[in-house]
Amino acid sequence: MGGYTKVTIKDVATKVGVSVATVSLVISGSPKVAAKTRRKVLTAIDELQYIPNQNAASLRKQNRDVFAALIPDLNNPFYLSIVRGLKDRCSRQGIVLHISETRHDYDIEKAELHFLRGVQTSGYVFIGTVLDDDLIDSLTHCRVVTIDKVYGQKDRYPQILFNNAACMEQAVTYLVSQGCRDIWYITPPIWTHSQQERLRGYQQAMHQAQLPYSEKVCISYDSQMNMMEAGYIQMKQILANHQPDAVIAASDLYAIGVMRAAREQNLKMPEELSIVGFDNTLYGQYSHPPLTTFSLPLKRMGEMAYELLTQDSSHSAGKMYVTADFIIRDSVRQ
Amino acid sequence: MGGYTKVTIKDVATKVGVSVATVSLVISGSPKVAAKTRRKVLTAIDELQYIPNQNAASLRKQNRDVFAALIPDLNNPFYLSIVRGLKDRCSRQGIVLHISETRHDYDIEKAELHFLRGVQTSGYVFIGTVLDDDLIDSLTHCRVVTIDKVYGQKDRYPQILFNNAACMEQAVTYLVSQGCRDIWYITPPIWTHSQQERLRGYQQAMHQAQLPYSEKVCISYDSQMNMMEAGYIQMKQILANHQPDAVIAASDLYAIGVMRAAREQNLKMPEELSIVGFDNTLYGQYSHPPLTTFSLPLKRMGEMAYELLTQDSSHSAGKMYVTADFIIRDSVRQ
DNA sequence: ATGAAAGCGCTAACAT
DNA sequence: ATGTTAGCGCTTTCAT
Repeated sequence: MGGYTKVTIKDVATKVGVSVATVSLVISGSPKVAAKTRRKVLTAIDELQYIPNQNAASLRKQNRDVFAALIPDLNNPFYLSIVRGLKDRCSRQGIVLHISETRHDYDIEKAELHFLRGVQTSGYVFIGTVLDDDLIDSLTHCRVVTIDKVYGQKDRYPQILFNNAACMEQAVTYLVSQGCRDIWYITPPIWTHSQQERLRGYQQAMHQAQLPYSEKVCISYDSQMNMMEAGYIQMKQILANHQPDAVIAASDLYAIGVMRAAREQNLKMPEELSIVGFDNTLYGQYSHPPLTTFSLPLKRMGEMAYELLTQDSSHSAGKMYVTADFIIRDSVRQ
Repeated sequence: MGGYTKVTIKDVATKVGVSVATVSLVISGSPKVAAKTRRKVLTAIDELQYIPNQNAASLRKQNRDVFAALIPDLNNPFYLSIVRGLKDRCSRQGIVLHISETRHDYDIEKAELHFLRGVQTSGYVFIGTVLDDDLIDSLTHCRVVTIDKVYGQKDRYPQILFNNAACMEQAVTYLVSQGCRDIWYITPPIWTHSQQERLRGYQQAMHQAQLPYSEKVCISYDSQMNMMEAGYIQMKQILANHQPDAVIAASDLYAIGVMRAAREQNLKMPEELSIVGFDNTLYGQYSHPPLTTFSLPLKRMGEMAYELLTQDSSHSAGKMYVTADFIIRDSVRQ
């Protein structure tokens, strides 16, 4: 079970009749090698199908750029969009990007981090990861940026955050303006900073609107379940005893589950039940009715992360906030 | 922009007062080192937070297992499920898995492959990749398994395939039995083997049922568009001139787009329009109406790929077929 | 049970 | 313009 390509820089060198140093120079594009020699070397590389061993190179150079993104859930378009923005930038610069899916699981995060350190990862993007402050602290000589993750040492690394609380206040205000009063809030377990902030925003807005809310927050506690299913089950439970006139879901995927439960009860949407989601996924766009939701510039945030990772110094450390747009479609009564 | 962890095996050795060889022995779990020494070394490793440089180790050992999965689209739950099965197995064995998203793009596939060879990848899983026979041939000393991808040299590597054509025949037969006659077929560009086979199965079944079909195949040619959007647009075009009584979509995501277009025309589903999807995604389960579709054991296939990659020899090369289950829900009239 | 030393493939002084 | 050589961090004989 080998796996190693047989041909090395030495093979190229002997074939051409030059030293390995010359070949190395050609590979790195040095101008110091004669055009004729370069051509011969290039030909040999082509003929032998030589591909430099990057492990050896980085061992020697001590500084290959290897980045990693830790994200909770690849199946969630929200995270995937961020990663794609990041990955595109990395690819364009020939930088390795390891993608690790951590399922909101501390042990997996820890294991992945251990592995990543072993392969000499130099830049980390932590997206919505759970309790990893200690782990981040253990990273030395590395660049770090967090997204949707508050890091204790405020000004050590850049942190990209969203105005979640404000969004939820906007959602409540909007629902109230459309005549809703019995407004429930459905959310996955409060793993991420966003989820925490969204909940807080909801509560605050309900309080200000002088609407009761303490019993209308419905948090899922099953961490294995996917989000649509969780939303579905939670909504079914609610509908067993109540009939809300509005539901705010902490994510579009949740909202889709909510819709299914409501449909099974023959509730008319949006007439009898208004729904607001979050994330502006395509699934919300294609749901029935099309979902009113919030949109974040996800891809752009992935690109920002790249820039912050490669940017000169850490003078950009600290929190930066990205604001979401409110997308009004047909899931709230007009 | 360093990135390298400072502490090396040498630091550990000097701290304990032993040679690097001994430390190496401890790390690899050799029984030849005295219990007392082992304890001291382990303590030092812990205190110094030493993590072995895997690049150096693999350079020396010449055979670290590094696997890679090339898949067209992470956003498609179909592929993601396969990758997760594979990844779980790899993680459990401490094997690196690089995940590369190739967007059905030959150039990206080529670039990723080049990179992967550079980091000494020893096992490749090609899932639904495009024209890469030549590229696969260029891989030497490697294990390879393909999924949903026919490789020219039939018996060189294991190939996991599905009974797509049979499924589509089953779909047509079922629709006919439910009274449908004007059955259209909507598909993304024919990139993968599956898509090709599904189309073929549809045509064959329509032929056998003596139903016209040549003008009812609708292929998307925009490769940038996501699948829901493509399905939506194609269906709108169809509805401009025709009113099918059934549509078979080459994937659930397509079917969701189709539903949206139909809903906008106030078509009742399934009464006026029956729909069959493929892939059994959650989105189909939560669509309105819930989608009749086909289910493949995706996660299991990812695990199979792992087994084939690590399995002793190549005596298992050749094609193996996985069969899909027909999931009847409410999107076809009863 | 432990150490000394060679060498994996590559790069970067330094020498010519 | 090209060659020689040391050494990155690690594993693995081979000695002791």
